[in-house]
Amino acid sequence: MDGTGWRPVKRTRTFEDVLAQIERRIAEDGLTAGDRLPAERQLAEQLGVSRSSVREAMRVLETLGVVSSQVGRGPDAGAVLTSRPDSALTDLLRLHLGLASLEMREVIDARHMIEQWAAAHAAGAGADTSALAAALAGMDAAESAEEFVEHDTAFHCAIADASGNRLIAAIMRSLRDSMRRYSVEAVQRLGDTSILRADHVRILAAIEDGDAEEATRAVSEHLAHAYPTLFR
Amino acid sequence: MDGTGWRPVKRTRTFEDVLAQIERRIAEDGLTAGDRLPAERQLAEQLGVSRSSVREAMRVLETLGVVSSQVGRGPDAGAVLTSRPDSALTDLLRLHLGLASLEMREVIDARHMIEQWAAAHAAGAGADTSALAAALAGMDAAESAEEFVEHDTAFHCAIADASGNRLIAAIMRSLRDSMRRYSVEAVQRLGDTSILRADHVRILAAIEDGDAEEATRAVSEHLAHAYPTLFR
DNA sequence: ACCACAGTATGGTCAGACCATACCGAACCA
DNA sequence: TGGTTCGGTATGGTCTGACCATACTGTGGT
Repeated sequence: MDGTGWRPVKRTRTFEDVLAQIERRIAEDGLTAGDRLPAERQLAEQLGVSRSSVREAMRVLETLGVVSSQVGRGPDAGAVLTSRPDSALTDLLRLHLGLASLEMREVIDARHMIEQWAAAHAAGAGADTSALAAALAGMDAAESAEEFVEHDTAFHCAIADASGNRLIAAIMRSLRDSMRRYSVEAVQRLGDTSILRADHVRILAAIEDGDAEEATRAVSEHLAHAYPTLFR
Repeated sequence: MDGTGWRPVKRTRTFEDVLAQIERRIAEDGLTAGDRLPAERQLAEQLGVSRSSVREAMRVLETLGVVSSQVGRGPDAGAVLTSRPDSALTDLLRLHLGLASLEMREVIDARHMIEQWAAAHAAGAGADTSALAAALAGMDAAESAEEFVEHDTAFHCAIADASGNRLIAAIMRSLRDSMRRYSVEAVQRLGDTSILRADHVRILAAIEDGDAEEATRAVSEHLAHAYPTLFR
């Protein structure tokens, strides 16, 4: 004890204050996607900080998919509140995969979990399956592994969308995006995609029939086909 | 068409270039958590940009839980690579909940999905359950809803940890953190926590027995008890 | 062997400038 | 009246250079 009054260890950087203020305003004023934040210079003056600090806060909000900055003038310029958690999650996963703080196996397990959940709930929700059918057609027409994976991703993301849960759909999209390269290699290794095509048809049918259990089974077997080396 | 050769729509901001360069170096040099990045001024000179741009890139990396900045001097000062996706995910969820671009229902559904998966895999993995038992004891000793929720969170996060998947554990932790207030209110509304305590004992027993199916069932019923208004 | 103190590298912050962009509006022409 | 052109201006993007607080490093004295 030094008895000098002393202050607790935590120092707050200016941009963190700015972040907190902006978050408070969002909550208090009930701002939502589409609304505009004050200009950087204006915000700096209001909060009594430099523009640099405001900019760093903006960069954080942008990274989290909460605002989107546009230069120029007019109603669409400046920092506009958005709702894009997808790219933030994708960046996060990609970087942590690069850092080796996550392994591909963990990503694929997470994907397995989500796909089963989403397929079951999409089946239960009696969702619109036109996007699924379109993705199927895209896969049939694909002439390269890249193209196939692109439509395959669309297919599986459409299932997540159909589940009605935007958070889970966002996670799904990010998982797929971050493992894009890996998926392409897996398809190339596989060579023949006819088994995957048949799986997709079976999944789609189960969802259209509203058969959640069959959808879960179909997804599980599909993933085992797509990544045979990862399953016993 | 202007026929002038034309420039592609995308302008790249300087800090995005810096980000890409840093990410490339991480990949090429095989950097992992604990390694240090060059100092801001040095990086700025190396890349031929201003320190502001480097700082904005750092802010992004920090937001994504990839680096951690320390002032001062010595081996621990500067930007050190870390591996903390948790806080990034938590911030992301909290802000998007505040923006009303996500609803609590979606968060709880996601939690439901993860908890079932984690319990089943923890049971299958024959994991160490000492952390679970400690959290149980903490709940028994809790004298307020806040305290109860704190140990309850620890219990459920320990299950996710025991599943062995760091990504899913990180998501779990973030989900719990972002719905902390909501959980406290739910416990207060509930009043009596004896049912929840019994559920926890049942979950723990199932995991120790290695009975994945029973663990899944137990978790599912537990969540129905904890949030009765959200389940039919 | 220990300690006090100056040196120094680090991130944190600020002020002020300039640029590119894109809208706004007035002046100008048809 | 109607359209067009062009300067004004608010916006984010970038840079420079300065100063501060922090925390280690090394030196020199005891």
